[in-house]
Amino acid sequence: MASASVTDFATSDRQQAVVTRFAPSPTGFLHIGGARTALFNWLFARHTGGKYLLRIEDTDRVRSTDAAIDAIFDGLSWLGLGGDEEPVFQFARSDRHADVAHQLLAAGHAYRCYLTPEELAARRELAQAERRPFRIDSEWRDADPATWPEGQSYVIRIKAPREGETVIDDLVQGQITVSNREIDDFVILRSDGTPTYMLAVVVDDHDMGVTHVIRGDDHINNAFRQLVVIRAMHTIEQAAGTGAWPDPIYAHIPLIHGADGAKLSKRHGALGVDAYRDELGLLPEAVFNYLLRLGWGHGDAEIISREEAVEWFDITHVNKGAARFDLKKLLNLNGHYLRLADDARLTAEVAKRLDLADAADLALLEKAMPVLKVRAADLNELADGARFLFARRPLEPDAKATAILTDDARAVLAKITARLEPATEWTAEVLEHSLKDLAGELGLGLGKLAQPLRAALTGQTTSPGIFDVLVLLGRDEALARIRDQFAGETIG
RNA sequence: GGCCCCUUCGUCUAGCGGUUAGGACGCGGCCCUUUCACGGCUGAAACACGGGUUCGAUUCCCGUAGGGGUCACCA
Repeated sequence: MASASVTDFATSDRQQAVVTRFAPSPTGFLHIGGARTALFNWLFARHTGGKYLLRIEDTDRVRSTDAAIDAIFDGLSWLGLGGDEEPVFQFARSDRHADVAHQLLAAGHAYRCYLTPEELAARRELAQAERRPFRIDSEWRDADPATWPEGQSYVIRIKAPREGETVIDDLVQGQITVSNREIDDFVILRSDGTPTYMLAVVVDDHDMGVTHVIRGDDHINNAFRQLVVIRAMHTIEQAAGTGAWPDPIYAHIPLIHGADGAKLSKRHGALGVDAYRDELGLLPEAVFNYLLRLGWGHGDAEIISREEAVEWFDITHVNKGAARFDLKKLLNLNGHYLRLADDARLTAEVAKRLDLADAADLALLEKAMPVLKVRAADLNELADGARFLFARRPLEPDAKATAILTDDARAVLAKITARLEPATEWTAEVLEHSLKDLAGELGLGLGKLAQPLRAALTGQTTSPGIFDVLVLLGRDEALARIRDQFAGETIG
């Protein structure tokens, strides 16, 4: 950098610096597909040393809610995908959008269209009835501005080219070509003077300096329409010598499909990332890793850290086809990260789920965490597995545990009690020795002792290693739980 | 229906003209083991189909079939 002059920086480096953005509309929670789009934008920016921005597309005033905005920010920050700068709120910029619409109008790249929604609907129906493709073909397109009626409701439509074709060199999809006949004169400013999405995106992307537009491939068709506005504004700016509106570089990433192969949507299996966190009990690093591997791979790598992801990510290697969402694999990945996770962190998560606040309880939970976390795939399972530690005597064994606690088993428990009671040291090693000795003396397998013991101590048939359980519970509690199972009974 | 895109094990993917088509999840078996897990080993499992191009196609091209996306004064 020492050799680069200030001018070099201003004219070349700065112009080439990558700027990406994630632009959700706050009409619902941040779903898994949106999260992945954010992830890919973030990764591309990080990988190239560029910037990653956020923009809330809240121009739909009736459907946008503050709750949704909060949910989106919340979800993004949980995944570590917050923007590099303060987010832009699109609605706050509608004056600017309208200005651009009027510039386009003044320069003859757009026109007032007085067609009513009803007329349009009628034409659309007619076209449908005649089984002919419908294209808006407004007679106002070439009307002399002098003939524009005043005091009548109108929209501003962009004048899309009618000849030729438009080509996009998409980083993911490759070259896509569309005949300009397919692009109609869409509305850029509504009759109430508010901008449409198609206008707003283009203006905001330009003003924010966005160089790379990475979004779902359901936007491919929009790219061609947006390019019409971009090129028209570029022409205007160039003529006036006021600047430039370069075409952004597009990367349309494939959508995520549900298990049935159809687009994941709010009403079709998509959950908010908050549900993945709160209801499914997943860890953000697992979701991050899983989303990364959906549509992209790096050799045989499965477990990929953030740092590796940033280093290896290559947008041009993202697959073109949609990927199906597989919860099983996500869960497996989550189990992996769970076992790696810090005990204190997991303790806090589980405490939340079990409503534990007492210091002694928390200490016990954390002490048990190493043996608890190896057998859980998510936070809910982890919490379930920890529950026995805090159960109140006398325990109520579940059905399977009850089945194990036969009279014979109770007799064994009595013998175990007699053997363990005198123990001076209550450690896993000592306990293991004495129980193995006892098993040998009784001519039984260790399992014959361990399963009844587990049932008595935890009320369940699965738990961490039985000696760990004994130690975790402590001598008094453990012996008391065992006695509870045969107390007051005549043992043969 | 028009337009656009896609197609490797059930699923996610590696492959970028010559491979015994690799890995992961899931599934089966074995080992470890007091249970459940973890871990290790192992097995079954894929290039949609048809034409080209080429000495040679999973890989390049064209069709067919199947799938997806999109066709608003929503974003």
